[in-house]
Amino acid sequence: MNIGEAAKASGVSAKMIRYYESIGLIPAAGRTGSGYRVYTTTEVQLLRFIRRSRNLGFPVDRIEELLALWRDRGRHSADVKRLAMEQIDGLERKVQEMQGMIDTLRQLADACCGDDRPDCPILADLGQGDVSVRTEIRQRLSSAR
Amino acid sequence: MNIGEAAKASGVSAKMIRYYESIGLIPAAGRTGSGYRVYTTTEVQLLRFIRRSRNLGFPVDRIEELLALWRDRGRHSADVKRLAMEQIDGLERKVQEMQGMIDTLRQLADACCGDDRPDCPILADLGQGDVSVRTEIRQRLSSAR
DNA sequence: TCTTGACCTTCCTATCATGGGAAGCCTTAT
DNA sequence: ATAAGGCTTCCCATGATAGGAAGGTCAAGA
Repeated sequence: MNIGEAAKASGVSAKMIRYYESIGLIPAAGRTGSGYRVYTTTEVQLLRFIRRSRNLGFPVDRIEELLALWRDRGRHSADVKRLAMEQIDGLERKVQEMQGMIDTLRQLADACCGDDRPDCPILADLGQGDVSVRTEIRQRLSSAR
Repeated sequence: MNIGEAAKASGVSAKMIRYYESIGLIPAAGRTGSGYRVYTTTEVQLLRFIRRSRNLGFPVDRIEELLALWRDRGRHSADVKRLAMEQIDGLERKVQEMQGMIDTLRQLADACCGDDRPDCPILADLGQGDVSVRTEIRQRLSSAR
């Protein structure tokens, strides 16, 4: 199997396969006499493992750890689970951060009538003093009550 | 005000101020005779606007549009609102994507007992065939019912 | 056998926003 | 005068991915 076929079979682009090889995530593939990379089904399976891990948001250095555990028959499933839980935590932190942005933006957008007049609480908010956007909104909301 | 003071006053690092200048997001600052950048309170306000927009996740090219509207006294607030709504949409798409990862990971982690034995449904799932992780889980769940 | 098109190779570039660091100049306080 | 600390520019790195150029290779059809 050459790199294009391995790419199709694994769902990892040829570019990325070469990249993973260059950073040592996967071992260097065999070569034909003319220099083409050659892949076996075992290596395609490895690539699929990587693709799936990437789909779950694992960064490459975590995938390295996952692979080490995958290959280790004496692994403790606790170690795998820990990696998964850490990944969940990291994703949740990012989600919360973005959710905060969304909440703020929604409040600002709700306050903006969105017509052809120039008055806009969104710009007013972005353009003003020291207070952070979110604190500012909290203050405005509580003083409105 | 030199760049360090402007950085403290705006919450934007000196590095980033120079960067924003280099990409044309902000006009080139004035200079002292010896070449130091000089900032006025107006420019610090501009930097604050940028910092706040960044805190809401706007990419630099969107901030350029926001700034153009900020400066335009004849703007339509609808245009500002549209930018905000697009930003909300983009953030929500990312949140949903990550939420999908979290859901999958949680199901896998729940199925892993996390002890010192090597058997691990997480690795089993990552290491297996063609089916996508999420489809796979859906199938496993429905066949378990 | 020759040609052609599709594939492979390496190497360079870019993304996006940010930080680190080096070498050298400037300013300010002692 | 000297030392510390801030400023300048320039280069490099991040993380994962894609684009592209220049050149070699393979396979199918004329």
